[in-house]
Amino acid sequence: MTIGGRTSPTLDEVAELAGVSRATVSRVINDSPRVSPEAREAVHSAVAQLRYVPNRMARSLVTRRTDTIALVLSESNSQVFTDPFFASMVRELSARLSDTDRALVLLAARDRGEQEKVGRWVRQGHVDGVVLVSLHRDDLLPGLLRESNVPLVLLGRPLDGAAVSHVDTDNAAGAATATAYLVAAGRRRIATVTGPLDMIAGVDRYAGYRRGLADAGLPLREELVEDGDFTEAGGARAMRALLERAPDLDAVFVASDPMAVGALRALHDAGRTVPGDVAVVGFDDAVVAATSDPPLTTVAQPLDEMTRLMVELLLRQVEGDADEPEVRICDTRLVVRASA
Amino acid sequence: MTIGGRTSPTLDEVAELAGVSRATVSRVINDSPRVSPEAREAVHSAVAQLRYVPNRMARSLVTRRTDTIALVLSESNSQVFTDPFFASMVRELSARLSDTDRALVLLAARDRGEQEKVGRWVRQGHVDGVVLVSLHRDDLLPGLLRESNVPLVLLGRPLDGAAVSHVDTDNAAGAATATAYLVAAGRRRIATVTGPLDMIAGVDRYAGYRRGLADAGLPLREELVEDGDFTEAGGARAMRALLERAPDLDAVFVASDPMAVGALRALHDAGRTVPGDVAVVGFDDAVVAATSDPPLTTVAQPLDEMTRLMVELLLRQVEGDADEPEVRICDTRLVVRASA
DNA sequence: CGACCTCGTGAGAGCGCTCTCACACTTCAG
DNA sequence: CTGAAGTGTGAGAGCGCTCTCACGAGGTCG
Repeated sequence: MTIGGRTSPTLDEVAELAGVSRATVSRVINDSPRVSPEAREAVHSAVAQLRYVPNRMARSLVTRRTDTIALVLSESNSQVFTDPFFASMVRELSARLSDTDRALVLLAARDRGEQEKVGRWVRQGHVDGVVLVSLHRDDLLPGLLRESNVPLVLLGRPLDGAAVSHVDTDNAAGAATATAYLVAAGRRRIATVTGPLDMIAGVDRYAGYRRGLADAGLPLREELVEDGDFTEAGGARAMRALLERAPDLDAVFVASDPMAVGALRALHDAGRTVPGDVAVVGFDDAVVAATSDPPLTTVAQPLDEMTRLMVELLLRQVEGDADEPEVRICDTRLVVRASA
Repeated sequence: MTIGGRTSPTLDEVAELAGVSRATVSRVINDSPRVSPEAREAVHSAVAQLRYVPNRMARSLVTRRTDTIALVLSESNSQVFTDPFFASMVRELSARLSDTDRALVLLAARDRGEQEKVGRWVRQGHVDGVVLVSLHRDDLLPGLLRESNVPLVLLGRPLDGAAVSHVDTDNAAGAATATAYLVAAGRRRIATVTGPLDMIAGVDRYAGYRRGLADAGLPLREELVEDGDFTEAGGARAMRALLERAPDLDAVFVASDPMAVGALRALHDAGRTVPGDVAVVGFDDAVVAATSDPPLTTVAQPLDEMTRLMVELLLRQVEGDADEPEVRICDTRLVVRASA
């Protein structure tokens, strides 16, 4: 194989140098047990001498595996990158897959054109499986990938209720718990900054907020609901809108920590104290939640466990042990700090 | 080819259905000119009917190309993702490569173990070329990739001065200009928050700051220099340290916009007005620079042009037209807003 | 002591594609 | 009318690897 003008060695060359057959070299490379110590040794030194690296394409052509997994971000907003939740997930995913000697690659699909392109790329057989995150209602990718029969796991349940393996948190329960906590603290004019309502996490957390109000016998007030976009700037903007429309609010459930940080800033700028005037609860338990001023009370989701489960479900499909789509729902936990 | 239990069609099956030879199908797939319209039509409909997708591994095995390019982030700090500079670059890179029908994948190499793993993955032939960004002094990757002869372009000149194609801005000149601007505005106690000094951008911007001071005949004062890490939190921390150590500073050159935003916050918290008490200049002209309070005066680098150049240099190597390593240095531009 | 294993090895087919080459057929200049 | 040039097509080799199968050498057992 030629890269940059130099030719890389092949199995045959290694075999010749080691004085064995191609099959034996292949056995050594793949750690097959039945090889004599002498042959193994000869091959290893030939490999080292030639700086031999197996050609992945040739190998994959016969094994039908690439040992690489794709994490696909279906997000028009390049701000996803900015979300610490996402950064942590990448780290954890990558570590988990390393344990199985598989590589992780990230693909971003910003618009329909890129989604189709990514779909094609995946169908061509570049990867053994796909983890799909940050899904919006009109995403093409779940459909494209499902019909291409590539092993697939979603983060968050599919908006259309399709039968696909996925891992999710009980967002609604978490949001309801957060709202109940605010009620129990004596708050009565509880506002919310929602996530994007074309994403399942946005929808479910908003539903949980409503359930929390209903459970407490409180009415849902339109002026206390403002849509956000999961970014800090969006959270600040939404908070300002809420303050303008309902200056007497005494609490706010914010559907993500970055937005909650923005809300904190907007409240501070408006001269409100937290939690004195307004109690704030966030969602995610991002790193920033512990360092904000005041530290955020927030709904934590077990990100590491979720990542572990995604890898588990995906690898089961990759290994061929998967029969039916599987679903795992994780519990949330309210982390009480100073903001509420 | 089997994915998830179903078998995907091969070229031969398409050929049989279309009533032509495998070679003709291949010609149609690859847009070769000499195919009769009838044959072309027959193949197209067979492809559509079988939902045929070429097997990338088989194709790559013979063509020696994968039509995918990797962007490798060599960064232990998962905060890189958070940097808007990086997000913009990904978007632009992806768009540029789309024009040439190549896919972009991202790989993160957080520690030496992952760097070696990425190096191996690349050497195995998964990609046609690599763009390497966010380089630190002790990174293994430049060395690993260079000796594997894979087409390679760095963002930022190599710290060890090795002969590798790269694209960079004239960081030192930009920083010197910023410093001169502060001097011209009558500032005399000009501090700096540097970038990480094991990264070339950190080193060069710091050098530019020193040159700016020297050109104005101002001394370099140790208490006016604090290291940062290119993050907002790091910028705030550094600014607080500077204020404590040198309460009488009247300006600060901050080596990145996210850090400058953090510095702005620290200054605000310390009761200093900007630019009244302290003038602030950032670097990058990130989106946030225009929306911060006050909007940031900052050194802009032509990110889109740099990305375009990286793609150009890389593709030239991929196409085999590259002889020697090539270098492109872009000019910076001072964008004056309200903070200085 | 022949039948039967086990073990290490090599020969060779084949994964799905591209691409060179040869061939049949047409077109056209001389 | 002949030779050269051009056009569409198919046969077949080969990319670098894995993996099945056959085989010979040595060991075990009835």
